[in-house]
Amino acid sequence: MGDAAQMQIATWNVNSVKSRLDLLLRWLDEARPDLVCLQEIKCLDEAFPTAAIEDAGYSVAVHGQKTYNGVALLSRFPLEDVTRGLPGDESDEQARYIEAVVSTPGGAVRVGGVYLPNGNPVDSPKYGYKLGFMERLRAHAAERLLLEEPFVLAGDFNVIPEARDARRPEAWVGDALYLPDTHAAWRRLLALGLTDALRASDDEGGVYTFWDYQAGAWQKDNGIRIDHLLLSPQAADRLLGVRIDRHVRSWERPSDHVPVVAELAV
DNA sequence: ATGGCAGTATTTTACTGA
Repeated sequence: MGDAAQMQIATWNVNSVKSRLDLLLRWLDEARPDLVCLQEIKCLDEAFPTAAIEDAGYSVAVHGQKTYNGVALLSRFPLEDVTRGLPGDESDEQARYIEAVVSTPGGAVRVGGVYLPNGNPVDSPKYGYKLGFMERLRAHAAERLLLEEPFVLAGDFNVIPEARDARRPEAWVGDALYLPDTHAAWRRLLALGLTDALRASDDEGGVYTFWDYQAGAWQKDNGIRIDHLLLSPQAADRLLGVRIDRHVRSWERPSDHVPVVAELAV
């Protein structure tokens, strides 16, 4: 840890870890996060750049998939009890969830890294898959909350929670990220007792984590907030603050998402 | 509003993403 009194937990959809390795290493060196949940690594476990990331000081756990999806955990502390895949559907072959317990000097923190389905187009089976995944995530989070331990569910949720989370909310009406059923599933998740870490400390709009590559979205700040960290009560009690590393979006050949970092007292 | 961008696969475009 950079500071003995706190722990930084981050989530970042890197849009291919192989294409983004230089930026990932640059950001790890700059931000010095203690734990990182990566999404859309887009490679099999054996193709993950484990050695380069271990050289940067991190332990690695990967749940990979070729071409699409894929999630990973990077940690400065030992990763224990790693589980891969979201329970509730044995036929689901998409690599979208990885969980582990991180042992820190201040105690254990359980972390779930999630890449929730996009769900578009909404008249296709993809939207049903998204809603089914959200219900499975709710059921799994409910189980984890019974443990009454610090638990952080972090990742790309592909959910714009409210109008203030989009620069142009009117453009998202009817989209899988913003449909009423999506919002209802999001609220059911939070109603378990999870805290949206960013909203615990910032009520303002204009706080985004994703800007499309197209149509000059970054230059126009036409963004949305879809990358989130949800905290169990025991984790929320330790929340010191959240930041979004927006500047990473202006680096050369960036991901369309930027890192979101929560600081917890440990 | 769309898909103008970007990544991957096997490629000479198709698909996926949000």
